[in-house]
Amino acid sequence: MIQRQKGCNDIYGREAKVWKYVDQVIDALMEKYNYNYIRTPIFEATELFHRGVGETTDIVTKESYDFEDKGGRKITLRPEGTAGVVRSFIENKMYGDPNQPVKVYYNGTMYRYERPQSGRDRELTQFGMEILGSDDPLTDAEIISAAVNLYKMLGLKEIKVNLNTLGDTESRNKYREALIEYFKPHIKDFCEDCNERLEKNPLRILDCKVDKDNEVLKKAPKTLDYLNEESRDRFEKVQEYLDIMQINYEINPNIVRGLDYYNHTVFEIEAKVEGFGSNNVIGAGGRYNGLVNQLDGPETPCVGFASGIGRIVMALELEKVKLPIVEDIDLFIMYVNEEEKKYAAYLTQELRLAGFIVETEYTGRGLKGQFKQADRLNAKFTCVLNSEDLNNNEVKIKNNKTKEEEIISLDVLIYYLDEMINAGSEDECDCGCEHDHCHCDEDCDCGCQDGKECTCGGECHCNEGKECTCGDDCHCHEGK
RNA sequence: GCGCCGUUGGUGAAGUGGUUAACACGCUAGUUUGUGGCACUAGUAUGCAUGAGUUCGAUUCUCAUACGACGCCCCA
Repeated sequence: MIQRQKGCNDIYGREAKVWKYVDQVIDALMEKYNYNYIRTPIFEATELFHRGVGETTDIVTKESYDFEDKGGRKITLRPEGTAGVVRSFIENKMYGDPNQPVKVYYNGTMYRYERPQSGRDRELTQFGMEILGSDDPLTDAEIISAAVNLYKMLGLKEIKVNLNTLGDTESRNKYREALIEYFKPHIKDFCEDCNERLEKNPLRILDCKVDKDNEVLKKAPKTLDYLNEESRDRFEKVQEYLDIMQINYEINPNIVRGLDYYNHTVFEIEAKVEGFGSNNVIGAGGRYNGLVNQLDGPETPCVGFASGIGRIVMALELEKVKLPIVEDIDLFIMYVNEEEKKYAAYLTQELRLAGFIVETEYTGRGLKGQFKQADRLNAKFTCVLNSEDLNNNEVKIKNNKTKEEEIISLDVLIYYLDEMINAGSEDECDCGCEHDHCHCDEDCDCGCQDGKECTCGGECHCNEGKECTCGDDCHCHEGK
């Protein structure tokens, strides 16, 4: 049997619906923030990543999917989204667009040649957003707020924003030297990895898991101490805007982004959920004012953010967030003989065109098996076609919830179903039982009043004055 | 790149160096129920990731490979 490639996943069934839902929420949110969707190629010239991300980093030297195509071109599967967006920004001269800054978002697969582990695959899907062409601290705050709002909208509650600044290039270099100076006398007491990190990337020592309790590390100089006045002012502005937007965050001086092009604002967003593996960062980003210029474009200040969809889905599952995913069908049409089957074919066609989710039998099951199938599909209504009824221009429709059966004239069938399904539906049962077909009488504890599934994520507290995180369909009383 | 553990049917899994690989769920058919959800009966892996080795004999032992899980490194 041919197996899938290491670190790649097939996403199907319910999980695929969750992914699709996440995508929809992203699109809806980005529309409100007025970001334009951008699609760039999955592979680019290897040089783009080498020059953009850094020649010596692990990312480029050992973790990328490099190959040569038949024309001898050096190609790399994109390991992240920003480089491609920046390349496109330059190549399409978006900096000349009168509509500045340029705000774009992407959502697609990325590739990195790594050993898979929890929350980390070789093929991953990332959503990301970028603002190119503004150095305003408000854009930093906007990116962070959009990220937080996305997670809230999806229904995630346990998230934490870690915020830091690296300052401008001058501040950053000064700080780097200070760190090396500071750690050098003590480095023998640190772990092997830290010894390697000292010259290569001293900032990462701050993030070391082995030495995190080392007193020397705790007293290490902070980035904030090495900021010049301009950088400090800038950082304060970002915080001020975040406060105004009522975005919660925590200053964490140990947040360091690995790549050279980052400066000023950097942040990571963690999912603080029980059961998450060691990779619990669901999104991260920062400012990269130097990158466009480094890739032969005009000096352009930018800020961006990226988030792994896989990790978001994992967080949604671990938090048991209730999602508005359609998992049941409106009507299952049953039949026994060929004549009825033909009518079933006709009726499914008609009703689907009328907007209903309709299924029928395809595997030759008997009536008993068809009823079972209807149950498995959570059919709201079932109907058994019967030649006699059809001759009378009628059909028997059974409400699978109330068990009531009615004989409906075919002329008014669509009207009847519309009435029953779209107006008269009830709240989903929320008793928590796992059975396909629950018979308990518990009421849904969702607070919304009109029968739609609340998207708040489990229990809707709209009536209690809590912050509403609902999407468009919620009719709770906060009026969002 | 490194480390640790794992891989048995549609699913969850038990299990053993030796003729029929437990049990449960699911599924299919039948009985019964005025057309299903209950109950009962029957069926449901020539097969234990792949390859090689040890052995009279391996799913069970050894090695290699692939894949999975978790962690390290690194993190876009």
